[in-house]
Amino acid sequence: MATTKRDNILHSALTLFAERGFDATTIPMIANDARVGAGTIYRYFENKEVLVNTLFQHHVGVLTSLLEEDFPHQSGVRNQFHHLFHRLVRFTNEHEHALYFIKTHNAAYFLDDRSKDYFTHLWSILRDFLDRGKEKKEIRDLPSLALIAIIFGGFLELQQLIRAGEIEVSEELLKGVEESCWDAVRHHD
Amino acid sequence: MATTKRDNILHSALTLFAERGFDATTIPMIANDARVGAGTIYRYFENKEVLVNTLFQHHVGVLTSLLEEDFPHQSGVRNQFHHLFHRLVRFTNEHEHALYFIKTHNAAYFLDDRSKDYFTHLWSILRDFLDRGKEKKEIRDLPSLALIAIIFGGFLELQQLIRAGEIEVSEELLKGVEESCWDAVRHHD
DNA sequence: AGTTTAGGAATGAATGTTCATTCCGTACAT
DNA sequence: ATGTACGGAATGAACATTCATTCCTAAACT
Repeated sequence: MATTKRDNILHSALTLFAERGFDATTIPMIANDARVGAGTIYRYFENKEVLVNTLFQHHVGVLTSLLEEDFPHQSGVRNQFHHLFHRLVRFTNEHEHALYFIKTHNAAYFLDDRSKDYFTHLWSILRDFLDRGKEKKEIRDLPSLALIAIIFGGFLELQQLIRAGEIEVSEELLKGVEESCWDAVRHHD
Repeated sequence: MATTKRDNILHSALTLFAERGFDATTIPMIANDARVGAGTIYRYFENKEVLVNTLFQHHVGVLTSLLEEDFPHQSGVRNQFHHLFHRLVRFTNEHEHALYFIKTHNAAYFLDDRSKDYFTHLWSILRDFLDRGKEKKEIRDLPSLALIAIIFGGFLELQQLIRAGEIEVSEELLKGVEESCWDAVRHHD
């Protein structure tokens, strides 16, 4: 039960930060959404910045593990791409607002060193994958960060549309977006 | 001279909103950056929301004109894509922070109806282009909004990297990003 | 030409509001 | 009863906005 309140706070904070952004989200808003007194938040988190950093590190950590776990090191580049893409989909299904929260807050002024390290590590997974692919001439010769942006751009916008109810999720759609991202990133002759 | 102060305020606001976001930017910050008194801002703009909406509408308007002007209606899809991409590059060269500001604030809670209309119109230019391309089977059959996101994702991240000094601008790089975005969006057999 | 003066522009200290954070009374558990 | 967890009112800081005052400019006057 003790842990339930903490989880409620984290869950509400994630949703609100993703929807309105850190600065536009007030502690009373979070407390209200979590059905908890404002003071209770301070029993679990030293202050608002600690709360947002905790949230950030937690979700970056979860996503990182998910991407690294069972990574097919011995497979081909396309297969590895599929693994990463699929795990991204899974992560989003399990934590509706987390990816959007991470992407929109990764360069924020209030992130501490630990959060930045976590994020750098997450990004390095993708960057290393792309760099290895470039060596093998299977990935386009462009800055890896730009390629990552294309992948995330497409993926996140898809999420937004699904969440807004503007389009239906389907295997076919996911397959299409995966192909689009892959074509953006892969080496063409 | 009278108009200079207004321009200074708009310019400073654009930079700060792009770098820190609307909510994390205070009026005194803008006043300080623009080298005017805080009160002066209220001589030109009724309040902070009017300021941000003015800024938003102005830049969306400029970008819209730029994309529509000389649009090669009679050309092929690839050529039209080139036109749009090139105008995006030009817009960014002329207004360093504007595109990033637009993209990061387009769904914000403080935008008024007029701002939303402006933005909808801008997006519709891109959407219509993609929809026509899909009919001709030259553009991938995916939700247009997702395709737009991929294009903007790649383009904006490129901007960020250039601004951060992490990569050099070059004709070659731009060409590469254009190709990547095009491959993401075009129909493959 | 030099001086005066009216009126708009600009300022930044003052005001009221909103927020993060603290504090204390209450309720529940042991 | 004593201790622990809570809630929400209380507090102080920071903010957006206002306003009394100063500063400029340029036209009118000598």
